[in-house]
Amino acid sequence: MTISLYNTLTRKKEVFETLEPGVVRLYVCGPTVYSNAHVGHAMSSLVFDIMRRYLEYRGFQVKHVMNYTDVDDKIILRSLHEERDPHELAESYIREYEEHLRSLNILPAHIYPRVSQEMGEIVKTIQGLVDKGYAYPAGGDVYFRVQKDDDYGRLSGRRLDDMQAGARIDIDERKEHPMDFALWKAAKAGEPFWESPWGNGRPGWHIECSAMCLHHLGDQIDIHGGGNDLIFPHHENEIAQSESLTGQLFSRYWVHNGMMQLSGEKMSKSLGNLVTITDFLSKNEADVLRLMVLNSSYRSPLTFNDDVIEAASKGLERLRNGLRPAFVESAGATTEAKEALAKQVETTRAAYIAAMDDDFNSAGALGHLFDLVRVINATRDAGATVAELADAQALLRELTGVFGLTLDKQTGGAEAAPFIDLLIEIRRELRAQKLFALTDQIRDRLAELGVTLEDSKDGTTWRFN
RNA sequence: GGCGACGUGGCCAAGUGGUAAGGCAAGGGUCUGCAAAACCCUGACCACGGGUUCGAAUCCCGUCGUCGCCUCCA
Repeated sequence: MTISLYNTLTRKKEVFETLEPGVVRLYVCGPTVYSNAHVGHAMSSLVFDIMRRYLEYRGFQVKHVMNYTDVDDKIILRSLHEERDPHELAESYIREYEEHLRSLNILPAHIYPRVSQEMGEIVKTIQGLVDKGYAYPAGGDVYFRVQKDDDYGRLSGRRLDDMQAGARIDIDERKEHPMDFALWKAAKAGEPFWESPWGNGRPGWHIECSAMCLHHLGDQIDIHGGGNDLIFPHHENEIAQSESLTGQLFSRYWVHNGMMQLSGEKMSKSLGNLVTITDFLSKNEADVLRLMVLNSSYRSPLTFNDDVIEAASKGLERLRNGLRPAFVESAGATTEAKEALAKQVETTRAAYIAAMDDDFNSAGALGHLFDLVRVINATRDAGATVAELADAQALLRELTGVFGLTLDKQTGGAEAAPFIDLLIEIRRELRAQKLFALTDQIRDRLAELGVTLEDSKDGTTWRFN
């Protein structure tokens, strides 16, 4: 069984083979930290978190690097506007994003490089490109020479000639070609700067990722990821820079997530149509967003609206219901019911893996988990005991865990369970005597304590709420 | 204008040659002291028009529409 994934570079699904057996070098472009992150950023982090978790589930060791761009025009602009130190401003948004990553249950990357802390590497990278003739200094700036790069444009499918026709490119006398892009920008008065062989200044937008990726993961990596709005120019330029420098293929697979759509268009800082992560999490639990992401293809635009949030929220409850214990009174299910469940366990695992192996088809895999839930519930209704549901529920826990969902909201259930069962037992006697005031009191008081009881013809079940 | 993606039941969304997963919503039923949940049943001429094929949602061409990139962007 092999994993396949869609490679933007070739525009088709390819069999996934790593440079080093069993090891995945993964670099994901993180946010530019100049304002509050929104759920679109969260989507991207979730997409790659799900991929990483699955690759690890399939036995790979994943070396995960995500950068923060903390030196940038917008940060400088904003710091001037707010009269704050740019480093301090960036730092505060980085801390906020780190907090979001924890809230969203995203596995920490192994390294979070920042532009401000990698200046030596960045300057070294630029110098290397200048030495090889792929870049040229011009009045304190340094530009990449696109005409020297034979296959410039191959990621985004553009030709230099086409792009010139677009006429949206600034004419800059200092550039040899209009598409040449800045590797180093000379500092203007009042701007933060770093020293370099070309004078004081700061890096251009794209060179940081090349430098940091080469530094932390080596000349060649397996997966380079980010939002599909980064394909051009950011990733195109990263390829140009990195491959011109090393003479080797930079990343084997380029993986891009689709954009979060709010009222029919891309959610983005510049458009102003956004829902911040803080906003979202104040009204919904983190798994709701994760389930929204899981329920569609990572490459497609993700519809964000109240209906979708509601559906994800309900779907999450449904998954949780699958983990409810058997009815306390149950004596055991029929052989047929138990066999049906065992068979479902078998097919679910296989189907889940087959779906996820196919370019991380999480929506398909999720569908199989819902199938499993339905059969678990039916088997519980049929009188299965806790032990008889155990395997199926363990699988449900395992596979939702691979998705990064946290269905068991409260721990400590193990200690409380016998006492709750005892209360249910007593309450059953009270119900038989039709002492409903007392039975309702028990149910209400338990609800206040965080335990929901639910009666059915087959008995009473409970869950933490 | 250039490059690319997409258009599947009320909503979201899998499926990319053999006759349509799943979730939410809706209706009916079972169960039921109440509440809640669960289970069963009900629904798609796969944007439109051509073509290829024994057979297409799935491949090809065209039309319409939506979205992304081409400027900062996850």
